[in-house]
Amino acid sequence: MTKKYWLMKSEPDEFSILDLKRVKVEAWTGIRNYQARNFMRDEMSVGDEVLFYHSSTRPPGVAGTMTVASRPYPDPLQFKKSSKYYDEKATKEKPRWMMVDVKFQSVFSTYIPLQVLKNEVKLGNMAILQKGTRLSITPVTAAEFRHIVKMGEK
DNA sequence: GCCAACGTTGGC
DNA sequence: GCCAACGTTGGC
Repeated sequence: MTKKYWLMKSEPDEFSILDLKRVKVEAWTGIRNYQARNFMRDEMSVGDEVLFYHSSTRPPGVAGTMTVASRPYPDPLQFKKSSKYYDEKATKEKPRWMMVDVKFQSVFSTYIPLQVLKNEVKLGNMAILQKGTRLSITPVTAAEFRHIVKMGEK
């Protein structure tokens, strides 16, 4: 299977690229959107490369990279009553929410704000740059991935 | 199966 | 804090 490329959002107050650097591997819990779930469940493979995007912060932007580190498995928080991600309709036999683990790869030496991405003609087709796209997990092309990494490593 | 009401995301 | 855009829920 050929490698795919992704962008995944996280609010850095909740979990940032530096948190991932510290823990090395993290379960990407709490995704409660079917499209985003389907990407993790159906399309991700171990070794896929991922842009780590900081959302709801000033400024929002891409902070580094990580890789997919596990096959999909049920998000444990859907079964945990005390969690805000608890889902009473999910059962162990029929889990509703699937997720993957991610592994730290790099912190960009240059943080790439959303506004800078918007100015890059080459990145014009990226999902997160389209008006109204709120998806927290989106595919990116290999060319887009490489372009952003090159900007981030400057 | 439609769609109004409501909830959430996330940039600004 | 505002609000546009979008997703989900539930009555009918």
